[in-house]
Amino acid sequence: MKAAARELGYKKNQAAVELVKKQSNVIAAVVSSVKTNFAGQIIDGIQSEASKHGYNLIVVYSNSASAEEQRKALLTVIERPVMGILLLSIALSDDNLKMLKESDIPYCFLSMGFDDDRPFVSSDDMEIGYEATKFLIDKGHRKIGLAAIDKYPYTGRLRLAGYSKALNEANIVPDNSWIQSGDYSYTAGESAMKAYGKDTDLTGIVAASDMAAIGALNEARNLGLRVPDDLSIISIDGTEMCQIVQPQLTSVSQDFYKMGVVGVQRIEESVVNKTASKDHQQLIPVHIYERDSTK
Amino acid sequence: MKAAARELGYKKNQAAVELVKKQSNVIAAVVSSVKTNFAGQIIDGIQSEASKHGYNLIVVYSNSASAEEQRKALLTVIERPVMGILLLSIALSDDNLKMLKESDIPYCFLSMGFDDDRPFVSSDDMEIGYEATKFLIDKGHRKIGLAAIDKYPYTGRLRLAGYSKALNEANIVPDNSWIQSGDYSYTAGESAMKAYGKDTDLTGIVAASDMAAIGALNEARNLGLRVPDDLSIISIDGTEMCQIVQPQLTSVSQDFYKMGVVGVQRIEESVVNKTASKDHQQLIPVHIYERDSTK
DNA sequence: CTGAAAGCGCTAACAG
DNA sequence: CTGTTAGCGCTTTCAG
Repeated sequence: MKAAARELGYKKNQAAVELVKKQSNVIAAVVSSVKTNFAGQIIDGIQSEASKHGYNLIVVYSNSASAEEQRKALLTVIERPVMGILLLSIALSDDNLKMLKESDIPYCFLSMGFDDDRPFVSSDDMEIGYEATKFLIDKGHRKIGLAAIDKYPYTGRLRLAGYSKALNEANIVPDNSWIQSGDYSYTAGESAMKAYGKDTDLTGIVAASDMAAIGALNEARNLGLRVPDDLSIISIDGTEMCQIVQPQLTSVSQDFYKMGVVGVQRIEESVVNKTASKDHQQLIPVHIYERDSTK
Repeated sequence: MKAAARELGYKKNQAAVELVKKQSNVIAAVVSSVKTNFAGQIIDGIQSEASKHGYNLIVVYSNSASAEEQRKALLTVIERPVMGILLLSIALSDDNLKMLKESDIPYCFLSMGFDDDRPFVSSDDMEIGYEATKFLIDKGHRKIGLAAIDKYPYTGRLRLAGYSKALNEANIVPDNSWIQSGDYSYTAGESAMKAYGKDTDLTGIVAASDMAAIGALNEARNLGLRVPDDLSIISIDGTEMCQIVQPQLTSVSQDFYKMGVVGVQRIEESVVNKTASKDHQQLIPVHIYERDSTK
């Protein structure tokens, strides 16, 4: 009979199954719709690990900026029985975070760290700032800018701290003008480079993201500055963008794929342990790839 | 009491609601996990139109290549009561298409056209091939290559036909070597350019996608060819990639955002009309943006 | 081992 | 207008 039913194109109604079983095998990912070109790599990692365990993945997009959009996206997944929620580079408003916590669904933030005790998997942003800056220092640079970084949220603050630490260790005192804050975007990279100007003292720049690095690179070219001969640029993220641009960008690369994998493992742990899995904050190592934008 | 419940963090169980209502307000998008950098634009369009109508969007990723992966992704959405399914640049296997049809859930393919009668929204690929080629001809080019295009599936075949038509109208007889087939990727663009070689007769190239165009552009540079002075390149797609690369790429731009919007409207029609909405195949106009890679 | 019955959380229909 | 009841499609339990 089952076989016959299957022949006739019978499909299980998972809504009914989940209703009675009170559990589901789907993991939900909430992604900020901001143009993050690394989200795909994280999703690949999630997908791969999820499928290894027989889980299904659904993703919903949410505009990071609007709390109302966030709320709708969150409700879409909370109001149906998902086994866990992964949040990709999204900073929840207080209300929405509260709602998430109260849902009793295991969750984990990905690619973003936080001050409080919520679970997350991300790179060590302090290390990123430090390694990028130190790389340039080791190449002999002394005047090094930090471009397009958001100074206040957790991520940017840590990267700035790492940058300052590396400079400090080398007895370099940064000028205020060396740090050009921004929102990690192409335009922010462009603006930072414009602010430094054609006659800048800087010989090296740490860019907050690949897109910011490309913005800075293109603007440098407009200004008549040659990369890497006049100016070295090191990028943070290490997506494919680094390799399609000329010159190819040296980068501090984050392992986004692994973040996805580990995120799924976190969810699984929370499910089997029935615990909220607090204070699970895991840092994924980064790696520097030297390409052609530094010397 | 409702208010009190809400205070206490009560959340509706949508699984139960949908079970009894036998309808849902979620639209599902199935996306090929192949690195299509325009999927984001389509999803933005879907999201915006869906939210206008109070629908929620969930997306599932599926590797276009594997029928089994496709099947899992499709089942994830078919087995729960979604109101409609949008398929983004994904070519379903026969079995999976059959399963989709039998599910009786309204569906529509996006950014890909087909020979048969299934509903889709895409650009007119014949027009794309024709306009791109004609643009170069009007600039005075006579020897024009077609790079990284997949010759057999519907999309590539139509673009090739458009290319041939434009050439034919100008009484140009293409040499076989002008057409370098590929899979729309960066590497395919690179390989095509390598095949043309440093001493090519070609003065213009139509690239199958933005990534292919960038591959060709970078390889041309390696070969010592200057773009656009020695070689003009026109790209197909028109994503942001065209503007971050140097020189910026002239492109035949597709309106991906609109495809998403129209796709949601198709689903809505099917739902209110209770009809399968067959033979609804809609073409979205394209537009040429002249930038710096052609002359 | 097979078959009937209970019930998951909700809405719709109906009765009071 | 509020309160009760049936039942959506399944799994699980319990009886036969």
